[in-house]
Amino acid sequence: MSGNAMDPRTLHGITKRGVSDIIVEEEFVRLLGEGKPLRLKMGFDPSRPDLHLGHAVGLRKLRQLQELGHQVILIVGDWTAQIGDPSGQSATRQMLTAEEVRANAETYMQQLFKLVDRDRTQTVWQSEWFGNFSLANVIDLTRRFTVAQFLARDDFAKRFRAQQPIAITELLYPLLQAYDSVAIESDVEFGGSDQRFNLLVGRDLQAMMGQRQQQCFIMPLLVGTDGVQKMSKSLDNYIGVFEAPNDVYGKVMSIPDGLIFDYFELLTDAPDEEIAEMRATLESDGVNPMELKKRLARDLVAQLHDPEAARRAESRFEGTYQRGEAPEEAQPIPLAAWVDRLREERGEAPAGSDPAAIVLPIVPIIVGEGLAASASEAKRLLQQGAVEVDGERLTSQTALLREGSLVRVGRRRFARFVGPAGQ
RNA sequence: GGAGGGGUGGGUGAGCGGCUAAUACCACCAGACUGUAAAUCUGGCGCCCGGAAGGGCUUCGUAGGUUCGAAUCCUACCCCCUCCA
Repeated sequence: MSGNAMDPRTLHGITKRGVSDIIVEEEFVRLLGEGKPLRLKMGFDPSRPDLHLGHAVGLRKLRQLQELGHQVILIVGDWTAQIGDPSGQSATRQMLTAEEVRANAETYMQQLFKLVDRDRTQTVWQSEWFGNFSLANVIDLTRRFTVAQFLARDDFAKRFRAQQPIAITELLYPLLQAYDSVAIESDVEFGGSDQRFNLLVGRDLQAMMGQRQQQCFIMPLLVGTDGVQKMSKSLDNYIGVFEAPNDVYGKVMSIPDGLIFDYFELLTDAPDEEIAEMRATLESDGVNPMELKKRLARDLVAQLHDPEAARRAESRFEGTYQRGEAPEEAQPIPLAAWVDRLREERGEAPAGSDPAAIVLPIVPIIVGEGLAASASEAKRLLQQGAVEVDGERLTSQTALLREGSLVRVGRRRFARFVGPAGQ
């Protein structure tokens, strides 16, 4: 019996929108229909505590299911973190101390609960089962799969073909992840399309160990702000869940147009019909894509923060970037402290006719305040006309500064001098 | 255990005694154009001193050596890959 049939619209939203594949979909739908709380498995790599929108795709799915009464089991991967997910190209990882893991877990959860429901989330640690694992257990695990099976996995195959090293421990990674499914008796495991193999191993292993097989819920990978590669922290094309409203807003505005609808589909609740409508309007040149991005940016900031923050971020964006006004918030630079410091270090005693203003070398200040990585870079930027003071492009290495002077380096770094010149 | 190939700047990858801070491509940064989009064009892309011209220092797996001079030659060591066993 199909139980209390789900609202078809809700069901459609769960199984169709932003989904790459569900293995096995009919099974999954049937389980949902049974109305019993399902155990939704999600892993967390404690060496990477920061979440970005790429993670949000899956987390939003979990949230939807939580709203239907299902339970998220969050696994802190304190063992797999030591191996490092071979999905990346990175080599062997550094071991983390228990302290670091705990600290990272805290950061992680702080970000996590922006997107999933804390009350329907249970946290367990891999060490709860792997802590007592013996060599016999490991052998038992490894014996169940073959090298050929693992080499079938795309990234292993690629590396093997390219004659790149694959550590034997890396082969262990999918096994441990799979065993997690057994340990927690997972009903459904979620992952991006690069996780397909790992999810399927879990499914297989459960069957081998006499459990009901988990369903694998596979989602498309979110493309990062560069418009090419999947969003990831190491590629620096990410929008972090932890980022300030202005940063989230700005980063969303900088994504390539081609990504707009992917983002709407994967990251917002905007109804399918509305998305289709936006698409149509855009194709008929009825709207500047920028306007759609603004809506997207507002939506995302509101999700990660709140609607008020979204409004503020938008007006800041419009002011600073679209109308070229000075941003109201900018990194403060203590003017008097720099005057003293420069005088001490190089005996500069610049004088001016205006007692409130002072001429100072700008390069050490830019570097010292972290607006450029080195003096060489600062000079380069200066030469390229990338440094402005109070709206004037700086052509020399000295600048006339006063309290309230605004320095802009490149397109997005702003700082403002505070305090008196302290003559 | 044996044989061979290889380790160069964020990535790919040239160079194989001086013309090499090191070709090219990608990524990245800045400027122009814009919608903080894309594409395009221009410039840049080790560090330090200098307003500049220019100068200095440190880089080509690690440590030594040969040479007026080494990423390039020699020695030892470390690491990776392939094939054979």
